[in-house]
Amino acid sequence: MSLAQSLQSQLCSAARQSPLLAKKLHAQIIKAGLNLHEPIPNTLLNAYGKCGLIQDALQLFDALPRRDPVAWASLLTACNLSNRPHRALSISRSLLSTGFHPDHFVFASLVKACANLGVLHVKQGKQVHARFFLSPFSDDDVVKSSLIDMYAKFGLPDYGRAVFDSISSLNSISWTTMISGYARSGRKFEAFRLFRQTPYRNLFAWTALISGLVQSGNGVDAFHLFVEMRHEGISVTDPLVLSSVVGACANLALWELGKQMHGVVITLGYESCLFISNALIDMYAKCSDLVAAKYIFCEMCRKDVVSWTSIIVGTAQHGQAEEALALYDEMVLAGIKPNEVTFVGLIHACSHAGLVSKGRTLFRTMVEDHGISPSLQHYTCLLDLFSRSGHLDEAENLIRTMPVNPDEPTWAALLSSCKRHGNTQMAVRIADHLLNLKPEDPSSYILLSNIYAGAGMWEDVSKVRKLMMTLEAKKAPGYSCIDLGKGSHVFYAGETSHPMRDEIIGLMRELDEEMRKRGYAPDTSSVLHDMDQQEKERQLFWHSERLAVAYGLLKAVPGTVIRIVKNLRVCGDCHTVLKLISAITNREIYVRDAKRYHHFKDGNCSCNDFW
DNA sequence: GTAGGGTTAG
Repeated sequence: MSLAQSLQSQLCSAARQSPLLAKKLHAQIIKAGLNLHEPIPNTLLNAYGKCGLIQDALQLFDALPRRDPVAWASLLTACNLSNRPHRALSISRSLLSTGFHPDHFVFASLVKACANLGVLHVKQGKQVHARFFLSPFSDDDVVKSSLIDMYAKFGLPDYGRAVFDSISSLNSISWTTMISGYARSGRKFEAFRLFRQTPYRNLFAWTALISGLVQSGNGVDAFHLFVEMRHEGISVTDPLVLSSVVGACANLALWELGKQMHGVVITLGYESCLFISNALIDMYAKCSDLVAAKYIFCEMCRKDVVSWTSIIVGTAQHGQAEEALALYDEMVLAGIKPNEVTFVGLIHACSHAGLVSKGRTLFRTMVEDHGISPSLQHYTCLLDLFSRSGHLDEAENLIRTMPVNPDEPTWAALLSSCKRHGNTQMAVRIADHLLNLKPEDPSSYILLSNIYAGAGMWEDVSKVRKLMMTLEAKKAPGYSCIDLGKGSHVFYAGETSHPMRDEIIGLMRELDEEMRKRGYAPDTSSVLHDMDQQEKERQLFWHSERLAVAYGLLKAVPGTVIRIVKNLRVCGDCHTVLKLISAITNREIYVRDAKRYHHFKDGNCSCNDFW
């Protein structure tokens, strides 16, 4: 074998190994004067791309005397691998401006870049699709599979289906992509139908279906399928499906089931797999079992940014802001680079604990030291931090000048802070803005109505009420789910048909009496109907989380934690009530609502009454 | 040199 051939083959394996090895080989290639010897430059470019050295890849590309389709494709792949889809697209613009005609390899990479850019770039995606359609490569099935995936990521599975139907010979990959596309988009019946039709019912197809269902919030269906998959004797030769099932337990906050899945993970021998451990940390944290989450975290021999972020976010969500920040310092010391998700968790922790200057510093660190461009979520966290702590002017300045468009929840959060800090003037200003956005969340209307009422603006109150009436019909019913291990039990607001109805009501009356002795007065400001005070109090009395807690107190093993998941947010009055109940009954109560975690203990809540 | 299934966000 010649030196060139030897270096070439070493490069191919270097691609899968270390950046260091790739650089060493590059040096040897230059020394041997082979840096322009075909196909070495392209192979080197490919190797740099595969091991994440995007800068080196770009430099190398710029120095190439001749740029063939292989070089372009390799460069685009490098951009995709290092998560720089914008870069890929800007490269493609310069590529097209030179009059270069992309081949099927280049198209596949471009489609992937558009997919990674997400739904805001549908237009670019469709343009690439059109160009591909008109090209001599328009029959290529690989590009078609990536198009199906791209449209799924845009939430447009029907466009993907049209591409799928145009494929002449469907293979395992095209089937899997389409099944996953439907499942991720929440189109479960189409996903099921296709899954029953595919000749490739392999682990990939099962994983695509199950994880797609988890991602679209159909965790229960996903779980049933996982059981079916095990019954069919599909061998779990790699653990990707397990992380999805563990994720389903996390989303549903099913602690008992989560523990069982942890058992399955151990049985199948994947407990030391990095991303499975990450999924387990998240699951235990979301099921409010921070002790177990921390145990898994500590036992891991290798931790990546997801492991650290999961434990930081989990800790912060349970009200332990200082500890979350301490974990971040440890993470930095351990040499792990935080990502955009880490900072959402951190700034949120600061907001929770009122650490304004710390949060501001972190935001600056994120942008200046880590080169992360802030997303709406980051601005929302920062805004939350300012407004909760009473820095209302700074908050208003931020919401009006931030470079991303604030959405309804962002304006609503600012508005509720104005209310809490008693700044009526600003509240009305913000309320007018929110009203113009035509809010969809019923709680926004309650907030607006309260603000206008507080300012004596009765015309606006009635305007809001009218809008609210039309919305009322569309409102999702509130329910709470209690996990007793032997299965979970769902309570709907106002439910009166439960077999244990009398016992539940009896206990609730008893608790109500004791609460009133301790000074409890119902806060009916979250009830939206026009009705008298007594009727409003009756409405509150039947909120689903109270029914679930009462049932839990009656049925759960004495002394154990009561775990409840609610689909909507806990109202202010229920929050007060749950704090009182935790003190009266001396029980810990976890409630995960649509937005936050509440750990009630001894009359207090881990959210510090910020929610 | 191109395509499919996985974990972290309020």
